[in-house]
Amino acid sequence: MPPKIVVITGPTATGKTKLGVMLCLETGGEVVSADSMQIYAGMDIGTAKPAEEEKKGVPHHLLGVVSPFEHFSVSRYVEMASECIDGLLGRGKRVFLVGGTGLYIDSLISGRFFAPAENGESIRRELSERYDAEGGEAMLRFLAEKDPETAARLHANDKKRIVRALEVLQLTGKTISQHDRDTKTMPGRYDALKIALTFEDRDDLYSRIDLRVDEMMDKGLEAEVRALMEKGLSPRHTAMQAIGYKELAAAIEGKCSVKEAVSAIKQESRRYAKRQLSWLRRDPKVEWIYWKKEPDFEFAVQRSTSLMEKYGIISA
RNA sequence: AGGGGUAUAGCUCAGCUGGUAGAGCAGCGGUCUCCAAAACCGCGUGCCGAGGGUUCAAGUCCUUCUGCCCCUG
Repeated sequence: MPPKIVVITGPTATGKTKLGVMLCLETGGEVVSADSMQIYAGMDIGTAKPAEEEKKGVPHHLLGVVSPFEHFSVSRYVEMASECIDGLLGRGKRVFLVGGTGLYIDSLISGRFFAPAENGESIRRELSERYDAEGGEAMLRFLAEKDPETAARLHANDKKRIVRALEVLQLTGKTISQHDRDTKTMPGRYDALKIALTFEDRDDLYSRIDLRVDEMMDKGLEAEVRALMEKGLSPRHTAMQAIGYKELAAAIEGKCSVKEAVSAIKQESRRYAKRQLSWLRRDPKVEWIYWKKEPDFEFAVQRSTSLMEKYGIISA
């Protein structure tokens, strides 16, 4: 049986960080982050990375450990996180995986591995250029000759996945659908109790998001973005995909006003939250905690600990 | 107060000479195994301001009222 861990997830701005810390204090444990943007160093305000005083002395792992100039991806996350978690478990620590990046969480606990990717990325760039030149329909037809299964479930506009499928084919000689089948049967890496936070009413979630974006601006998000840009961070870096950063970068470059950027950040955050919900909803194993108007952390701690008892993570 | 204009989806607006309405944005739903805070796909959500009239048929024409805008005083 794989080791047990607790996952605290949910859409952005629902209080994952706070609940994680409270549970660590209550039941003993350490936090491992599952956030694709908090992993970068120097991106603190916009990613809502917990400050020291929020951590309340609880050790947090995988926060700000990667340079935003580095090329980072899911597979590296899984590598780093599994090593980190196994180390903690080996020392008898309870692990709370806290974060909102669904793909990172699921990839980590599933135990599956990724088909190889090429480091230099010349194959991918070549395929991408070919896609642009020949068009999606042609590329999809080309993929269908080799891997009809994957081609059938992809849309011609889905450049990213078509390119990836062809990349895997070229690199390994095997189809990505075959790889999926081979890895899907692998045993899970962890036995996870997934707890997801959200608001009962979507509007409450959205006003929470709006409020938090305003708070980020008050804390100096613009200066943070400016500093990163001065160091050379640009849209070609993955870290610059972060909501809050790309919009303010546009404002700093004079492409729009700061006010326009702020409302774009709010809107993008709301859409992001929606996608996070859509990711989580399809997972029947998720235990949901619904906030009414305001988060009720006392209740959430109670509910979480009783779930942990039920799952045999702590004894009653 | 008088004259003119306008009122259609959450917002901005289309809807020619009458045939129960459609775009963009917003919104909603979904997909997802290496850029995932990414990328991709799908869906009009409407007492056409209210009442009355003409007509087989009214968003469209007439009329009254109401709201908003502009001009004159």
